[in-house]
Amino acid sequence: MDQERPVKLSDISKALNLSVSTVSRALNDSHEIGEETKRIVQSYAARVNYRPNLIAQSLKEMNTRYIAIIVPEISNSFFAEIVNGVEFVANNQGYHVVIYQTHDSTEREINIIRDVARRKADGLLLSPSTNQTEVNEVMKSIGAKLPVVYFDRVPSDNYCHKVVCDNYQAAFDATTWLIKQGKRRIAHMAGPSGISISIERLAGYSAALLNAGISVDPNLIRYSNFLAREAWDNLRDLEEKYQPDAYFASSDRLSFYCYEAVQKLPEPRASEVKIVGFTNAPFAHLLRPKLSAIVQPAFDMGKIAAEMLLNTITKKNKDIEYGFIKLPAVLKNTE
Amino acid sequence: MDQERPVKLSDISKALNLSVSTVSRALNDSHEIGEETKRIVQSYAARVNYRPNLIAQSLKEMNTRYIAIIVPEISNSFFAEIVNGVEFVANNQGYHVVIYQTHDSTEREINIIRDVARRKADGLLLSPSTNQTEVNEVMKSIGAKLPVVYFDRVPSDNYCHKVVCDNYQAAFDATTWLIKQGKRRIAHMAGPSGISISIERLAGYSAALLNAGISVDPNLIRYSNFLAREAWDNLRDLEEKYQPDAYFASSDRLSFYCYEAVQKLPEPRASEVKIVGFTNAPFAHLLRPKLSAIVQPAFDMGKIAAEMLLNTITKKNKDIEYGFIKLPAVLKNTE
DNA sequence: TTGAAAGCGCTAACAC
DNA sequence: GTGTTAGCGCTTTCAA
Repeated sequence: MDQERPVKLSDISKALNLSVSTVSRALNDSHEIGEETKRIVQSYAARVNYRPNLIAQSLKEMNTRYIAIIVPEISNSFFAEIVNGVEFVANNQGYHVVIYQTHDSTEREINIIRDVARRKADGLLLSPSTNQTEVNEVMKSIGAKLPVVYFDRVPSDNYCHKVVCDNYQAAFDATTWLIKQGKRRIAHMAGPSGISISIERLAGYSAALLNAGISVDPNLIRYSNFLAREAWDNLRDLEEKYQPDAYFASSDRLSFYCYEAVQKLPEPRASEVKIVGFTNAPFAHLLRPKLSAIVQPAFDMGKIAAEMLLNTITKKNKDIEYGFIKLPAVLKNTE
Repeated sequence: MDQERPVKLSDISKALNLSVSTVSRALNDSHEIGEETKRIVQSYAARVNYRPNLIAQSLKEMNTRYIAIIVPEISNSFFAEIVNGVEFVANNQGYHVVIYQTHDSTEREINIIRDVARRKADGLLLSPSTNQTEVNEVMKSIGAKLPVVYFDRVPSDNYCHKVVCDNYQAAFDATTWLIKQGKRRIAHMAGPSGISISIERLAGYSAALLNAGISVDPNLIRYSNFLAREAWDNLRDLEEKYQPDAYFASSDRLSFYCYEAVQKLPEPRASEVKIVGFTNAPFAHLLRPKLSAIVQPAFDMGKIAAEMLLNTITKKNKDIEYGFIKLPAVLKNTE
């Protein structure tokens, strides 16, 4: 049952009494090879199951024909859809996509970025879970030119490619909708402070409140990093001290934590408190009472990000024009 | 802003007036290099941001230090958890994990397997969405020895490594539980016929019915492949003609389709029909009425699969002992 | 303790 | 139309 050593060009060349280069060219369908020779070589190669060694090819050609995408968590539907969009575009252009996840660990993220660079991926799609300045350091230190497109969580400077959704507008709309439902004490469960999406979503939330003549109460704004405990502590504290009449949650996870916390409250609060949150979970609409959802155009974001990346990979030397694409999100399940 | 050409060993060797081999050895902390030389080389390398080219290294060493995992869909929590288990083990042993998804397309699956082989991944974890005989053909045709461990959906023969959960028992328990709830006309929404998990789950379901003196009605058993339409057609037909009083769903997706279909029925049926299904979705327990869940020990399955794979990678030439691990699943949300 | 050189599998410039 | 050869960046035997 042992599988034999993979056959390589020189095996074929020996067997057929041809030079390695002839075999290589024949297999690559080069025009400088006679039809007859091509036929012989190709059929022999097929017969012995020749498979080019992509490692060797990559070393020679200085490219690998794959791009990497690093996301915090693949099980998050938002990121899963992004990946699907990326694959859709990349595969069409003959690139493979390899997926890495950081689990929101800076250490893992840095490790992975380094690895991607050392393995000579042709490009990288990145949604940094990490402190932005740190990512910058890493990107500088990888000692190689690695085209990057950021998505979702993006750096603030303009010297990079970015794809995001309109977080400000989405947050504004969501909060405004809650206000129209008669809510006044709207809590905001925010993600980690300091990253782009948190800042923009908070801004949209605040603007909506002010716009409606409601003052922004800092007590109702809670930042949670990636640990469930923080979120739960925040939720418990809010309920004990402030009893918000609505929640605006800034991420998939926070949306569900909120929902679960509220469902555990005694009636009638459990069914009165309204929740709207960012989520792309495909089955969020099955929940009763409803979880209103801000749905991001994740698949399209992935497609666009991949297009930007492949563009910069292809026309390498051209002068770089940094792109910044912002797509609208939509509010759903508002009955 | 252009990043310079990556620095390589020969750059360092020139700058330091040492041979390439000395530099290589110094960086690899070889014992045959003087402490002083090591210090000089290492500090210089750090200063110029030297990063070894893993492509070259892989070509030379004939291994890549990464394993690939191919799953149908990363957004499926079951597979996401498996991946997490795999990463946990692999990273601890210095291996990277790259994730591919097939979207249940045979064509994509074959493409990816071929690519993994050509890129010389050190091993592969595979849950074939594909017809098993076809996978066998592909695995034979890749023309390279590629250690493989199957999980979840596995081949029937015994000449391979496999990790599964006890699908028969889980299906038996779930169906028995429904019977204990007083249900008699229990429909089974099965996955594609012919693959291991479908067969075992159907067997468990049938055994539970017979065990309770209920005959197995083929009209209540419906196979769906991966298209939503099939599932919906099956559900509509079942409701129109047979009005089951319970559903046993064989996959994550089918569980949620069932749930949604039942929720759309007029009361009191909507709240009387009970559903139990395979799902690892973390928020399934938030649904009301309940979706009872058969939860697989996905993280552990991933860990075990990775351990088996890394074992066979490491002790290469040793005689192969094929492993077959079966873990229990648990029934949850049964109030 | 260090250096020279071969070779991993492939491609392509340069001969013929 | 086909062969020779150099070289991608690295590790490692062998020699000094």
